[in-house]
Amino acid sequence: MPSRLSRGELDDRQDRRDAHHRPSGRTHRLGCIRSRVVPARSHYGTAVTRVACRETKILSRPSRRARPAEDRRSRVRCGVSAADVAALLEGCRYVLISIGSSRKDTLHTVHRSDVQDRPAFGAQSSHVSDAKLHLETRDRDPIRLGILVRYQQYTMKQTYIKDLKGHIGETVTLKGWLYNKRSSGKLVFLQLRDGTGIVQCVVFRPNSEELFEAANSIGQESSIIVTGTVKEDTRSSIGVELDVTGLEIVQNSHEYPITPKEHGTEFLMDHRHLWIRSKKQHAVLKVRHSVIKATRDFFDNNGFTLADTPIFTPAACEGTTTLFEVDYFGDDKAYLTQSGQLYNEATAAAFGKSYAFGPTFRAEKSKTRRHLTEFWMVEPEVAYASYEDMMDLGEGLILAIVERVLTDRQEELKVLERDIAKLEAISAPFPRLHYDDAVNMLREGHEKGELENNFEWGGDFGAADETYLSNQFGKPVFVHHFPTAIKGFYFEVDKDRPECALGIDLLAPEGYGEIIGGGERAASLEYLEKQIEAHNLPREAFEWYLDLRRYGSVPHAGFGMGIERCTAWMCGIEHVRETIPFPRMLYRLKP
RNA sequence: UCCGCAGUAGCUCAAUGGCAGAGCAUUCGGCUGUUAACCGAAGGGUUGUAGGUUCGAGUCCUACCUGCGGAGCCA
Repeated sequence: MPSRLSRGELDDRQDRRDAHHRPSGRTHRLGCIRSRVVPARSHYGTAVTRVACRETKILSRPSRRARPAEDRRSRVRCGVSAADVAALLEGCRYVLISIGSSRKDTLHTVHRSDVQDRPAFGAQSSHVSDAKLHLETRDRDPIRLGILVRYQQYTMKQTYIKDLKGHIGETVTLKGWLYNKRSSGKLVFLQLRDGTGIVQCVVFRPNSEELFEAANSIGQESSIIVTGTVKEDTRSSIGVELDVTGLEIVQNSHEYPITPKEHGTEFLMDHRHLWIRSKKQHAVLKVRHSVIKATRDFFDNNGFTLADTPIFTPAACEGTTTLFEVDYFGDDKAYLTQSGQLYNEATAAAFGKSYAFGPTFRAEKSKTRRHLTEFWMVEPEVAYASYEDMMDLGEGLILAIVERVLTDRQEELKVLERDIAKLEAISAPFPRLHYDDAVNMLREGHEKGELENNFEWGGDFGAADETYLSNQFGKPVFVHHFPTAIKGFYFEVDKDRPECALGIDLLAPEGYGEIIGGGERAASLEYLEKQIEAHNLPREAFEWYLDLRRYGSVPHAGFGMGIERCTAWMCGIEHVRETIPFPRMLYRLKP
């Protein structure tokens, strides 16, 4: 595919860039290059275009055949000679390298160490004509990255729909999929989706008969590349639309299963791989992304070290719940983790404040809107901390998440028709309820006839109880001092009331249930030994855990927060199954 | 595991025990501003499976399968 920029334009851009961005350090990672070369609003693809387009011609005929190194300073693989590289580097300090047909590769395979040991990159497919290079060093300039040469089709002046408002009057090329189509005798309206938004593209018949027919021929979810002029239009929900001047059909799709009409959950879940393209699901997953981002930022910015815990574990964390059993090379059984907590206690003793973030597995046969068999959990653990510290920490985390979602995901919340006032009402401090008081409250609720069940001290809350409690406040509420008998073996107990454990739960409002569970861990070796025996747990499996009490035991505490429940609450949606890209539930393992 | 509900065209759903239907999707035709576009036409069915009752079963009965909701357990 020929470059759409003229040679002169490319040279100009190249020169401008080189004049302003000279190398200064010894090592250059992609991040440095991007920040130097690329204007702030640009996507990496733009950088690729600018850096590499002019080299496209030099390297226009990539080959699968790896050529041998011709000198030690510039080793090249995959169809590019050292002379080509020398020419490429002439007047060009940086080159980016892309590999393969996936944009993900473009992003990640940049540092030399990432690239070096791979076999030659076979990059030829029907729509790719990249060459892959592999550079080590040249002259005194410490160019250490392999770089990417051109990905014309996916990097040429790519504009994203979310940025269109800044391009009014300009001609842009959008790459995406056909979300929906409407047509009349002289007009075709293409709703184009590119992952960042949806924009209406208008094809007017008298402008081009050929274009009109092409536009009329494509089916829902066809992949298309549309060129056109950005026009302000008050009829559009995003304020702009596109007057189409060019249309390239990458793949024409027919009989897309998910129509714009209603569908049932089972059907949609069977087509989950396609369903995530639709507006609402897209919005939910964007909110999930922000929940995760806020969570990670919160811990990273508060001195926590990420120390992930194993997914294969030798034994139950809390013997009671059901585990997925996995054959581990025949002789051994392994179990998929249901919590990283015990390991977090080890990492907290190493880092002071640590957290784990990863998938968790529960083989419970739960069929409710709050359950998945595979879900993601973030679990902080802090040395020298009490259960009260954990309530402070959990409160801070939730506030950070709510704030981030409200700031970054306004559009998505609108799509989801979320009552934003309910999220805006979330503010510190969250009420903190002793279990005794919670029980009293539930019993009062029963007397008033608002709760069917008359709650007895000593039990765990049911879904109705949790909802009732959180409805009394309109914001998340902590409950602490749960009965020791219903909690895990590792909980610290209240010295004055040993029947109460220093556990905390955070109940989300609006019936979303428990989103945080945790507490203070028992610090005494003797107590834990007794507990392990009392809970009928295999002592050998916990020897390493007991070591944490033998060598520098300290009071410490932590909790786990369920990403999906939190996301469901933020989105105001009924069921957690829509808050994860590919849910795993009782009776659902596909797709 | 237990309790309740459902299964009919690709999808969403109708059909007193009496001819198997509609909307969307698909294909074709029409329309200069549609936005779940609209108008016209066509194709599309082993009514979840297996038995039973009946002159006759999508409809009633039994078992099974699948899914949904809830309980328990949990984040």
